[in-house]
Amino acid sequence: MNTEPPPIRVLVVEDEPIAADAHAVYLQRIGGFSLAGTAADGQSALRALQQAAEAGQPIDLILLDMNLPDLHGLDIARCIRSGGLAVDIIAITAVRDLKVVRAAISSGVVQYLIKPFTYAMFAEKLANYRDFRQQLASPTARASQNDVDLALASLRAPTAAPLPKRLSESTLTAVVVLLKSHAGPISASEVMDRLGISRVTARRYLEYLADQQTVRRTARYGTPGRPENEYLWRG
Amino acid sequence: MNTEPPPIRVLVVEDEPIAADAHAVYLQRIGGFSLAGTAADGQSALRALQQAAEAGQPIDLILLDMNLPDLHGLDIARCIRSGGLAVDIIAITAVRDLKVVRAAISSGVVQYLIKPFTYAMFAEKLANYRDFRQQLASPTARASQNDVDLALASLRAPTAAPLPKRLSESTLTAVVVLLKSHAGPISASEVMDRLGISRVTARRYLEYLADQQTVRRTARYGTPGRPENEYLWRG
DNA sequence: ACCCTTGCGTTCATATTGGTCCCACCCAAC
DNA sequence: GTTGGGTGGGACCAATATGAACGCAAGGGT
Repeated sequence: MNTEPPPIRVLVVEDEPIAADAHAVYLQRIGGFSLAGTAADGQSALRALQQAAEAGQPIDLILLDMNLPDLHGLDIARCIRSGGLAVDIIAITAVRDLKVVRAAISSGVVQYLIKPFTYAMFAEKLANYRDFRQQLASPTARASQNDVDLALASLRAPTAAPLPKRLSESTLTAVVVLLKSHAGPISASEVMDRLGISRVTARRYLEYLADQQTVRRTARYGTPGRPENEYLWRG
Repeated sequence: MNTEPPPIRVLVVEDEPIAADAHAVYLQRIGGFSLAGTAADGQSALRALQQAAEAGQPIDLILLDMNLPDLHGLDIARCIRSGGLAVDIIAITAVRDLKVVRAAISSGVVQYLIKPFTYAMFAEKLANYRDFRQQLASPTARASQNDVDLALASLRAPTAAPLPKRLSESTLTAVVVLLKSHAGPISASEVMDRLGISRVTARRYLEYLADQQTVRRTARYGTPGRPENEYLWRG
């Protein structure tokens, strides 16, 4: 029906190897991204950007730490901008200074993630960015005001609670396991049958996962009655 | 409770005097902003920025047109970034090219307003920016993740009006995607076949889009039978 | 000119699911 | 033992696509 968009090429810029690895691992767990490289300081980050652009495989996104041995993250952002590279930046840093936050946003940082963070927080920010990008990647090269607003809205969507009420960890994992093991899309009724839980409960968890962008929600047509939602795990 | 925040100093960059005046007038009608100057081309805009910064009254926000006689708006944004000035940019332009939109957001444009626009739209974007700024101007110099998220969320445009009855978001999206990807005009029957939905449903959504002026409706004659409506996506 | 054919527009009842409210049950804390 | 929070599930109403039936506007033959 529709073609899968190409993965978003990500450069991780982080001087602590442990943290850099963690970011890379987290990244792999989210669909739609591919790790294009890692840099431990500002100079090598800029070099990697340049090389990737010259190789015809430009970086799309940088996960940028602010505290680096040679350059400050804001300086790196400035260098990137003056180079005119079309790369987006998500700041991932322990710096909580409001001035830095403001300056980062002025410099075109699209998300600002404060360390330490949970995987859920990380995944949410990245998923927001992925949706934002997909909305602006439409084949029609022109945008309406509504298109732009919707794209920005998905980029800046507010935070979701750690785990909303009415949801339990065990049931959630059961649903996730079922979704992962199931090849095609699956409906709430089918989850009900497979797991022996009620339709209401199945729907509650599936909707949560859909809101979290970890499953894709589509509608099944062709039969009378209200269309049935189907949920598909995103690899 | 707390003192009134100082007004946000705005520089209007627009080559057409009429439009520049309009922006200035609109700006006066919104609280919390003060017009710091007007520039008709890129060079004078950069000069004005520099002078304001040296005079100790830096510009906070630029309303930036993309099409200027000497420099492109994106170039101006790039110059500003490489200068390291902490100034935010709202793009106000007739350019609807998605590449430009993406590049603008990468360059740190916080809002993108497509001309022509209504005063309500203009006021909404500016008010959003004002709220965003106020949230990051808190006397506490440190931010939590929640603070940052809330501030970014206020930059986000509120969700569009709810859909009329009998229409669902997902189905509408499917129809829109199909229309966008289809070059020529398309009939209700063809939408039925392509999406696997019924003719009645396809027509309901196409009629809605036609009423919203987002698709153009024409009639096809020449074949036996009642003339068939065709719908064409408007770029 | 008239009528028949043809295929879409329109309306309505129906089927089936989504969404919400509220209660039963479980478990932990006191 | 009692109380309180929280999860799961039944019941109900709302929502939405479908299918059939009818109406309508054009083409084409007599």
